[in-house]
Amino acid sequence: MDKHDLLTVGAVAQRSGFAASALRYYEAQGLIFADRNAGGQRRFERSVLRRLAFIRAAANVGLTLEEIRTELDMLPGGRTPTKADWQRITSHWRGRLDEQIAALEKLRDGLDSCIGCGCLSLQRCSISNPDDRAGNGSEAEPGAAFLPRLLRRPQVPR
Amino acid sequence: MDKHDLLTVGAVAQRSGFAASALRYYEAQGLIFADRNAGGQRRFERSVLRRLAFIRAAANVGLTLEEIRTELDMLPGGRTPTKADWQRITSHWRGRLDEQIAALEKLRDGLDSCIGCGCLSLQRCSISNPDDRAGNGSEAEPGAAFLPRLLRRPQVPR
DNA sequence: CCTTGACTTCAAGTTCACTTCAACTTGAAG
DNA sequence: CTTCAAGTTGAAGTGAACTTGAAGTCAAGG
Repeated sequence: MDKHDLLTVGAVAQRSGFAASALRYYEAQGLIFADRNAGGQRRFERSVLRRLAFIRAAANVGLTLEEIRTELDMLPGGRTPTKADWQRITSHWRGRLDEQIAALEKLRDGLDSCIGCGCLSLQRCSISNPDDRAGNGSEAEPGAAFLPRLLRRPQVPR
Repeated sequence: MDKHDLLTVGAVAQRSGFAASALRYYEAQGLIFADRNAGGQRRFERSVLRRLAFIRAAANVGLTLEEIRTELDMLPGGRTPTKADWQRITSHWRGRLDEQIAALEKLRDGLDSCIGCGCLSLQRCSISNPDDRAGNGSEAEPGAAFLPRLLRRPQVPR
């Protein structure tokens, strides 16, 4: 009863925690691959679970699907990442995580130093203006946004 | 030459760093308020700048506009936050930030402990499954998502 | 053979936070 | 008075990451 151990979308969905629709979407986007059986239904190899774990990890780190696809494409032959691949890729992520953490800590510390001050001044408050960019009447970068881009990436396309 | 010191959208945009279109949007959403002059143009009181600083800070912390509006509505009479308001609100944010930071650190540390292991197993790898929830064949929470909801909120509506 | 549930495709819808557009009006300077 | 930047509205568009719906096909149990 083992046809080289292939999995249906439903099975992959259940085992990975992704919705079946998400899996189809990922396949359409070229992030994962599936064979088809006689009737045209998807049959996934088990390695797709590993790939999905990779995708989830990358998404957790804040990569877009496009970035993830690029990263996956850099693995020659679509193979499961080797030790070396993994090291290269995660060192990249590590920097990203460190930046995110630093940005959040800056925000938090600004919060601490501001509790009770009630100022919330556009110019001086480190929470509303974490980068301490000027915005005082006269000149300032025109339309400068004070947001740390790292956080809330989905916002602020400009 | 001072009509109680009212500001046009353009002026507010320049001083706050928000685009004029964003200001109109915020007004439509009830996050900020404006009087109108004889010709129907918006005239903002200067206190709007403080309110906008608040909005930006809240957005930095990761609140949605809806949540921000709720928070602002809890300030009686639409007043500028007092020391007490500010303390209550920021203590709320602080928890949020602490959670976000903790989640990221967990991810990062998992990354460290995983560099070189090459496993990336759905069940065991702390990067792809930071909460260490089971997902092993037999039972598991059906369709459980392993993502820390805190991160990447924009994704995963489910 | 029949039913049922899982699967298929493709198009369109959803959410968030805005931005852009078209068509028009207002206000300040010269 | 002319000019033109800056303002107004409502509707529609954007992008990411999916989800939902419609209309139909496939697979397994009884």
